[in-house]
Amino acid sequence: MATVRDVAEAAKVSVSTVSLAFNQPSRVAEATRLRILAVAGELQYRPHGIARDLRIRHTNTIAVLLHNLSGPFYSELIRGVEDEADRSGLTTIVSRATPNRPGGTIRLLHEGRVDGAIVLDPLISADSLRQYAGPRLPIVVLDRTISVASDYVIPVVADHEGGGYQAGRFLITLGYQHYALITGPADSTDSQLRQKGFFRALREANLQWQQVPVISGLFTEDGGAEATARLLDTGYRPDAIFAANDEMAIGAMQTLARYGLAVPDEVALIGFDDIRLARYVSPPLTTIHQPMYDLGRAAMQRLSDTMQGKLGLPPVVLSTHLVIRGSTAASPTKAGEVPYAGS
Amino acid sequence: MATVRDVAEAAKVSVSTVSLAFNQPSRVAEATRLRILAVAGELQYRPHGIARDLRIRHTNTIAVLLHNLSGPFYSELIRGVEDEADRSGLTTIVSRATPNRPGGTIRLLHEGRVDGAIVLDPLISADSLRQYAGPRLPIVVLDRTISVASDYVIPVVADHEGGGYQAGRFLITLGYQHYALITGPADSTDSQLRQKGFFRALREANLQWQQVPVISGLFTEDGGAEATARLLDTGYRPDAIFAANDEMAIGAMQTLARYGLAVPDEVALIGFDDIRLARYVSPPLTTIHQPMYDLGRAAMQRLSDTMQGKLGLPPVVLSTHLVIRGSTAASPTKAGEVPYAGS
DNA sequence: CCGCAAGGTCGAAACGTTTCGATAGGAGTA
DNA sequence: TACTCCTATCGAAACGTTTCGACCTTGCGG
Repeated sequence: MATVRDVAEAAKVSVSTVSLAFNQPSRVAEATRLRILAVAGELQYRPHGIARDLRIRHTNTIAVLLHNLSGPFYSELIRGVEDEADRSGLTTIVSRATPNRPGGTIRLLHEGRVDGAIVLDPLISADSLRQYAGPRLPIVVLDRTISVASDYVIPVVADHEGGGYQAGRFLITLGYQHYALITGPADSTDSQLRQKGFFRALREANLQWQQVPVISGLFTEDGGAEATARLLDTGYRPDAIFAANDEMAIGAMQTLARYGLAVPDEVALIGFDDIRLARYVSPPLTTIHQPMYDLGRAAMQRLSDTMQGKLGLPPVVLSTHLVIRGSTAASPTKAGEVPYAGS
Repeated sequence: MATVRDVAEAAKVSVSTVSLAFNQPSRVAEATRLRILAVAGELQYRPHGIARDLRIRHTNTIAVLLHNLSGPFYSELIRGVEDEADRSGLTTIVSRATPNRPGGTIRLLHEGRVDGAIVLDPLISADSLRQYAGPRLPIVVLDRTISVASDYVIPVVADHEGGGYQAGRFLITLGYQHYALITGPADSTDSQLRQKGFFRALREANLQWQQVPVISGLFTEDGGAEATARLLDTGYRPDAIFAANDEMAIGAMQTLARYGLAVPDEVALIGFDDIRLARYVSPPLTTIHQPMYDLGRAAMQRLSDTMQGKLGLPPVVLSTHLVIRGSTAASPTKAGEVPYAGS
């Protein structure tokens, strides 16, 4: 691999002139510049990124750390990040954030290989985030809010609470009466907020939100299926279920089918996220759409701003919206039916 | 950020001793080593990865370049790569391979930021691959085969031809007679091979494979829908369609529904890839499963071997298998029906 | 008591850039 | 002619490591 020194010798100039020719073209005479460029082309010279990064003390690279890479859910997010990163000339690399693998997160964040990070992984603790983060490595966090904020740990979130509220309102206007909630793991802030919003809607409508059963599952399809089974095994028969994410809603759908309960005729179902699958299950899933692309863009913007020293910007909260599909009935159950079957 | 020099001073030893303490512990006296470690902990010292990489002349990082990141399809692949990379102590970073973006591929591959790459992106030309690749940057290619091979451009593929054959055999044993093919873009080797295998099955069964209509689409859901419409608009009514990937098969499913053709009763449908969605559409899609996880592992293995100087290994071809779901009938259409409707 | 090997430590060079300050030459001005 | 001021170029230092060869102790055997 040709180095700047090779080019310098071949072009009969000093190393610094070659570097200048590339980085500050105006400072070297036209003739010499052309000669250098020609020689460089000849030798297939490419500046060595690592050496450059060492010298200039930053990498122009930012990392996106994800819990897993499945789903267009994340794909959209990354597209947003990239589109925005391009505008600042930053390179985006994606990595699965596996806390304890030697080759993973640590190497990227802690060895100065990136100038910033966007993290979406509940498994990385707030503590380690705070420890990693600093003026030379701001971190945008996409899945939690209050607990982590500081000058260099910046939350960007969707309005989970508002989304939960939208779900609640919608079911209420449809006239459902007997609700059930399938939430995520207890430590998921997102899940808590969605639940909170949902209950707020119920409360505002003077419904007995305290008596609505809340079952928690794993945020996965199987988790949702299992949680729903636990719910139904109590004998309770809700006429509408709000699942804290689409994966669980889809799991719920399977369990409902297994129990012979028709969706949406006997039980309405609403999810959260609007993953691609939601459109394809039958019936298609009514859900709350999260603006993943916009979240990605906003995250990258905040990161970029912070990297340029703009501190103390107001937190970003993007709104969600309701997507009505077939898993909720246009004509709701009549009010007043008996919620408990004779199980 | 503390440097090795800071640690050295604080521990009253030379810089080299500190480095030794970390990298060749046996070469420094136990007492000093402990002292150094203590001081390093105190100062929160982390070696600077970039400086290290520059000195040792490699990065222990490999890049996975993907056309896009959607789908558990790629997620599985990456999991395979990572599991294998861990065993060699390599860090994996993923990037969308967007040929002409300044911050993308070029920076990663051409500026010496990675020691190897795994590429799955039909848009990167064989030429640029050959140009990038070399002893210091072997590249494993996952989506093409003959055209690119060299010592440092190594193909790892699924047996697309065999998969196409499996699809063909299966439809034949079910007794279908009037086939149609929805292929991907003309320049996709994968698609060609799948078609070739499919036709081989037909030929072996003495069926008129030359007369089977072949429509090409975009490898996307919409592409499949559109291609299917073009097919049906000719008036031809196949009783079985082989789509060269699942996305297109799902698109086809939609068009078939629009034309009032029931799947699988009036038209059987088989796809390729076994993406997650395949299980959820209705009817669930019969398809050819590609072993993405294994492909990822195999790719990483080959890469690692090549990086260690093992050249000329035999090409890797992993086999596919048939996954039977609802889009093909258990009881096939009777032979001899009229394939052309009165359109 | 001397010489030598082994163990422990160190200084310096190297990796390939960028950039600061200096220098040389030439043009313009007085 | 002598001075200043540009412009084009250069040399050297710096970024933070790793590693090679050298050096200095010690302890031991002869």
